[in-house]
Amino acid sequence: MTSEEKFKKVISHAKEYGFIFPSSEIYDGLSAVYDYGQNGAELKNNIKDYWLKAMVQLNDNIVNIDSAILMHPTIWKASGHVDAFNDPLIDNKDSKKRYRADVLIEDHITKIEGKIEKEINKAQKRFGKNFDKEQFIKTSPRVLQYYDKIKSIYNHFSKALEEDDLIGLKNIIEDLEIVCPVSGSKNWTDVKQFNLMFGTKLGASSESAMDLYLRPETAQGIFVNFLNVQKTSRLKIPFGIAQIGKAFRNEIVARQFIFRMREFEQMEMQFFIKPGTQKEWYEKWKETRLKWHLSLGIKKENYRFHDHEKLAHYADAACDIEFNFPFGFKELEGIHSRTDFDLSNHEKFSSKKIKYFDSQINESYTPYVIETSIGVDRMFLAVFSNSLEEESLPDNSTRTVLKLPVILAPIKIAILPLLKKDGLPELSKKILDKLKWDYKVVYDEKDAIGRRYRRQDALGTPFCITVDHQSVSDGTVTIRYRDSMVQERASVHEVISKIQSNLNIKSWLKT
RNA sequence: GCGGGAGUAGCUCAGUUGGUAGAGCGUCAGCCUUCCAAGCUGAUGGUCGCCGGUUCGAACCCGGUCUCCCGCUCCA
Repeated sequence: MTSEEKFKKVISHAKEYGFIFPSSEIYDGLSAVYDYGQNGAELKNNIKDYWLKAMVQLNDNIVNIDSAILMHPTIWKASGHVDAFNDPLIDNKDSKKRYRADVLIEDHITKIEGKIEKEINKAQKRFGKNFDKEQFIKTSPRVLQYYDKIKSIYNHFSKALEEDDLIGLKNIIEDLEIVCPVSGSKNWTDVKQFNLMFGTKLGASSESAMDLYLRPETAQGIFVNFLNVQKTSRLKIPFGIAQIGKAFRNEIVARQFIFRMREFEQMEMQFFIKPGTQKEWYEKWKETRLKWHLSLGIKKENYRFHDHEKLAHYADAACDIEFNFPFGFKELEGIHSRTDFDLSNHEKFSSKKIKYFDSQINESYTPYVIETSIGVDRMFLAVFSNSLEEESLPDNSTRTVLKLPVILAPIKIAILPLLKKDGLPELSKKILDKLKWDYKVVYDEKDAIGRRYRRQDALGTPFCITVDHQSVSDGTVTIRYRDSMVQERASVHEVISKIQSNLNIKSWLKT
């Protein structure tokens, strides 16, 4: 099976078995938006729960919050999103390549600067030791001409940027006769403004409504609550604040099923530390997060670290944990050393003092931050696609089985009476009632037992409990394991403790 | 946004030169069956993605549009 076929299989299995549906499907769907179905919602919740337990419940210095999606608009100025998520883009009609208009102009300026450099080098060679660079720059007519040119471009450029003058930007590109680096042509489209943030309004009256954004990331909800949490929790640095929540980005192109969606969910943890200790904490969290992934039993070779070469404006180190999706290695989780960028910017924009008093050194400072940020939907896709198998059996038949990590499976146990008579359904339902508060359990009496096993395999149910005539007489049942298809007979009590030991997550902490 | 491919039942797909929409699986109701799907009977289910045009007549031809997949592009 090619990886493309495999990916299609993943998508159709997700739909057929109630994991993921296209949003608004009866109205032709909505591009890059998906709904989680009855089994998908369970699996997704289990992923979030597993993350929360590992990050918050197991660490006494990490707390969980849930901040609002709607936030004060100035937050996005302080965070840098208003600038960074707003790009004027232009297409070359011949090469079909898309560029940031401002980058094209900046590159052009760099080119002119290169020419100045050349002139200087040439002159240096000509004059040798007697060369006075300062004097040359001030007097060379050619160099002066170049500088005038740059100055004039900058004047127009910054004015156009400030006024959001898209036509002005295009005029600059045309006046400078900038060509496409690929096609070499000057055949440009108009400059279009792309804003990656979703706009919305606060207030029912259209006149007085305030323009807001749906948050493009959850992190800022943590930063703006830093003081609230720190003061009310009495936590001391180092400590972390975690959050799970929806974020929204108007992606220019959203693709690859639930990998890149316009509405998506993040699980983030911002870890506040003393400045200067960021290197060690960065390494620590890289290691801890990888351990979390591996604890689910997914093969190590499906993961790799990818260090960022080009760092975002806030970071002094950053990497991704990439996963081997059906369409190749792609980012699953980001670990960023964010310095004090966010907190100090919020201090500046809000005019509130955001500092931490460290009683050990009797000093107050702006904490540094290590961020771990993972996409819930990407994690879902990683686990789901990795678990889906077409297994060949010894009798030459195949079975479709979703080998989800037991702890994440949407349905943990299926209770199956071997026959629909002789009191077997009644006994099965008694066992069901006993288990259903603690586990997600289903009951199925329709069709031959083998077929019911396969049905549960396709849903990823790790355990089937089968009730037969012997169960009625001596109280023992059969437990059947999804992955091995092995069956064991034991008392109900023993079966439950076997299942419980499979659900024990503490094992990952020991390694 | 550009280029390529696709869209018919829940899923996989057939549907002849244009003539009232089919199969298998699934689902549901039964029957049969004591442990790994594909025994039996019956039923449910589709304005052929959507809109328009051509035609006596369109799943099929033409135009537009939406959605999905792949590549490019973009990406805190």
